[in-house]
Amino acid sequence: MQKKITTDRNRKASKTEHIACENCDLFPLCNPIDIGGREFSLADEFVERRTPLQAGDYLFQEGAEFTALYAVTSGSLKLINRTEDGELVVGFVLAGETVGQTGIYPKQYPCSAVALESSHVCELPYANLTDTATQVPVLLANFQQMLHKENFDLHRQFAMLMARKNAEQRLAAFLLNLSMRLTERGANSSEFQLPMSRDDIANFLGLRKETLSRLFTKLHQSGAIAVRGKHIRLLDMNELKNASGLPQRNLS
Amino acid sequence: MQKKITTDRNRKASKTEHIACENCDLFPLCNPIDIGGREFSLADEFVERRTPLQAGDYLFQEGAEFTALYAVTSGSLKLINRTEDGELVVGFVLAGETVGQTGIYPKQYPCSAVALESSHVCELPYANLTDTATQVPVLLANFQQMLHKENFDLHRQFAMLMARKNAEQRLAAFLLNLSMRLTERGANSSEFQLPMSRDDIANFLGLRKETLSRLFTKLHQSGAIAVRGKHIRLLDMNELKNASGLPQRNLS
DNA sequence: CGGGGAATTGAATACGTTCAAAGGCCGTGG
DNA sequence: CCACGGCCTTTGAACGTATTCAATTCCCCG
Repeated sequence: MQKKITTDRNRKASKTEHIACENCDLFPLCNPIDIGGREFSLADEFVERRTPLQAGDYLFQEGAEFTALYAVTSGSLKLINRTEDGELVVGFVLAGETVGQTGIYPKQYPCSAVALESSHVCELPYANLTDTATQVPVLLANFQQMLHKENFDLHRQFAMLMARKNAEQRLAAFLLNLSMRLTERGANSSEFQLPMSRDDIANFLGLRKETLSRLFTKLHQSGAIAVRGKHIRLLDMNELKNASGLPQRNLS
Repeated sequence: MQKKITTDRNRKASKTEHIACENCDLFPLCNPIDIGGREFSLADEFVERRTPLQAGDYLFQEGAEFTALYAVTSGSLKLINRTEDGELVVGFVLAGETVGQTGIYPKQYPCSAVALESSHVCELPYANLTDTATQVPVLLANFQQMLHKENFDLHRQFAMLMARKNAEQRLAAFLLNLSMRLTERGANSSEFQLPMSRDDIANFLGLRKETLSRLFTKLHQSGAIAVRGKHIRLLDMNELKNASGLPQRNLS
């Protein structure tokens, strides 16, 4: 992982594989808007572009004052809560997704965001957004839409993971969730690299890493997936969906 | 349960114990607002007041078009997803809380809402809300605030329940979550009636009803709580918090 | 090629589930 | 008013699954 970072740094910024702006969840907020014949771009004026992060870097800390939303343009993050005994992984953020919105309400971030690998984010200061949104209705609408979708996704994930009883269902549901999210951004959703460690996945799913490891092996042997370290191929989607025990409708 | 309903119906509406409007999550949206010296009340114009529901009645169905938000003024609901093998309980709504917001994004309700007992709700048609909100900034702000809080609470509940590994921690966390929500509305939070069946709780927590029953007994014997059917008293909060295994900060 | 952390595998244990049966509560009917 | 019946809840015992702790292997990086 260290190597990757070094490589990345030595490269020109343009070499980093960023997600296309059109595939970014923040796009509706920072793409140019036509206002009375004039092109207006929040991005040009307010969005800090492509801040680099190294693996392990904190984007924001749990409890810190909420100041900005971020869009991940490359790499990925995990969301964690500190606890007495280590940490609790409460989510992952992939390239193209936004992070930080959940800090809006109590005006502080409810969890920390940590880079899982060399990553880049765009920063959208919240004050700028609200200022501008009150004057530009379409921007406000887009912002609200974004939050509503976020809430919807969270609800779905909650339903997906919370009540799934056995470990295999959880892992299958997790893989399908990842796959779905990759599809949404036009990435290859049947073959990808897991950016997070087995420990992080286990922590997130409420399992032990040993159990998780056995399950990867099991799904591999059943032919549903091919696993080689962090490299995953989803071979038999039907088998996987079956293993997840999820209703069809949640799997589109 | 049937008796309860009958009783309720035979009573005058005024006899039903509604939650005070000031303690309702919808209050910021329907309470009178001062606009240019004129008092304006969304409630008077748009809010349908106190629709009665009987136990088992559906407030809205999963997949139905999203049309309105609701505030529960008395009683309680459960939120469910239909699955191949029965149902999946994804949440509960208590008096004073709102329900339906999660339907905003895909414009349909992601789950069904079913009354657990004789209940009443206020209905706020969404079209009215958005129309008015664009003209009344303070209303818009209040609405957004409400949604943000909702999202925040969901996140917290996710962290509370999802990653708790053992069954006892889940139940303890669940009881503390209920207690916290009752406190928020000024209700007695150390002694209350569970509106839902053991089955519903077990379903929600991803456990079997038998396991749940054993846990109630265990917590009872440890002196943390007193259980008599659906009547619960929280006797030793420290013990409970301990049993939940949650970080202190989530328990305020 | 060798070191070290992450991942996997193995065996014993603990925990939650399952299936079966008994108990308790409440509404109905005698 | 009490007895009956149904349903929800509790209890019991055997079983299956996930955890624990330990040992080994794999793989990345020097």
